[in-house]
Amino acid sequence: MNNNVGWNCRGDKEEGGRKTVVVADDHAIVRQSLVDVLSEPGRINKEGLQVVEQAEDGFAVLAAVKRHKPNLLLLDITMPLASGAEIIKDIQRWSPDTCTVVFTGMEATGLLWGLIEDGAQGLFSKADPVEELLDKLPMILEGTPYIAPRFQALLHKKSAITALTARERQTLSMVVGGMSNREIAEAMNISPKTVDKHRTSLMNKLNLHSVVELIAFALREGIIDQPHGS
Amino acid sequence: MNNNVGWNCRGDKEEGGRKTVVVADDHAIVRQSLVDVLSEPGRINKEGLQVVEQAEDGFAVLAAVKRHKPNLLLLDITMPLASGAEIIKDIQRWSPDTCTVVFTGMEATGLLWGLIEDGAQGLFSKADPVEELLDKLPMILEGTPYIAPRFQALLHKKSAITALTARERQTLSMVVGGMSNREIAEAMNISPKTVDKHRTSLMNKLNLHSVVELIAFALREGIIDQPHGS
DNA sequence: TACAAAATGGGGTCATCACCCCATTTCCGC
DNA sequence: GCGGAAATGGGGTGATGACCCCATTTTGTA
Repeated sequence: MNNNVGWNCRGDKEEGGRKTVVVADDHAIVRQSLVDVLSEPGRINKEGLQVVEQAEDGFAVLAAVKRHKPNLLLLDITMPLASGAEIIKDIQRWSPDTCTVVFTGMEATGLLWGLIEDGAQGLFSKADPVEELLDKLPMILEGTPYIAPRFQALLHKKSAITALTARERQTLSMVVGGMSNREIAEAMNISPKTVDKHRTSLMNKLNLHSVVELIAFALREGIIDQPHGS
Repeated sequence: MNNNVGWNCRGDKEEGGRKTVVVADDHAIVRQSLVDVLSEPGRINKEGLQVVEQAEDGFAVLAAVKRHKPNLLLLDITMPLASGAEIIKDIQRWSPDTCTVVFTGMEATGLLWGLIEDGAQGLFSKADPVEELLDKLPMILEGTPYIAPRFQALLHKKSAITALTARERQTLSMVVGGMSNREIAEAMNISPKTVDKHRTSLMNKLNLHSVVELIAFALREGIIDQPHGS
């Protein structure tokens, strides 16, 4: 967890005095809508933002951010080719001054925690009116992180997954990845019996009793990289 | 499968000569964007469409359609409270003259088939530019069904699930629902051995070898009602 | 340093699953 | 009505999973 409260979304350049932004979402209609409203003068700030590039998958996002080092990256984390929290970590490495704001319809508690720990400065839900995002963006661009109330509520009742130890989490993700105890044991360089122990222990903690229940849980928590929805 | 090619999207009333439409999507930004562009005169037709109501969940959709009996219903099928194909069937019953067009980011082949069989007159992907939808809407409103090329491709390589028999499909959905062979046997009023037979047979047909693989398949195909994404 | 939690791994048991064999019956289409 | 696919269900086997018991070691933290 990095404590970057008060972080400055400096970015690399501000073309013509306007702050730059990369918009990433796998849905064209959402991208278009965001671009329209972000670049409109007087909406976010008096000049409007400069949308330097759009991206519709994870690879394109990384490429765009590397190229432009924008002040702001607005992205949905459920995208093809590279999704989830890893992308944010990559972005922090390649362009640490870019301020990353997540705008998503996903509600898996496990993933949400990851986003914050990896350095997302803003968290907004697509279920909320866009105004929520627009209202808070100026503040975020000044360096104050913000999380939408909807997500704050989800984060408060903290995920049952926090009760798991590191080893148990690794085991969980391999189990839902379809690996047998023996395969997991090889991958972790430990005995199958230890894997069995981790497995029994985590199922006990989560009060689950079969692989199917385990996967249902993993889907809710966002542990599984599932085919995209909505 | 109903052959309603050439169906007329009459609806109930055309307020002020404009065709009426209900817009349903769980994401506010998408709703707003659609409403803006649909009601704009000269875009779909010269008068623009009359957006009579918006809905953000399955119940609201049904209520809105019952109330307005619009010419057109534009909806995303992955919504809270009531999702998927059942909603379309309900709508056909309550307002048979409403023309239902699905606009979604979902790509599960199994569900797509259901949508068409249940009477969707249009199928568009959120990954495509909105223009695709706008261009084809007038035609659909005249009564000619249309499916976006992206989905046509998905539908052509028809789902492996079509190789399954009725009993095997029932078994499949119960297995991924977390039921044991014994429980399934009780539910179906047959012997556990027969369930075992169905199970073995369907896994053979789908070339799967574990419950986890089975669930991964079910997710791809849209058999499982998964937590909403994107 | 001392203590607790985590991680390691061995023993066993029982249920379930994946897959093979086999047979009978039921039902739909030609 | 005949044939074939589907559905039914019984026997069996080996593998795996879900738990129980137990112990040792490692690690982090008070």
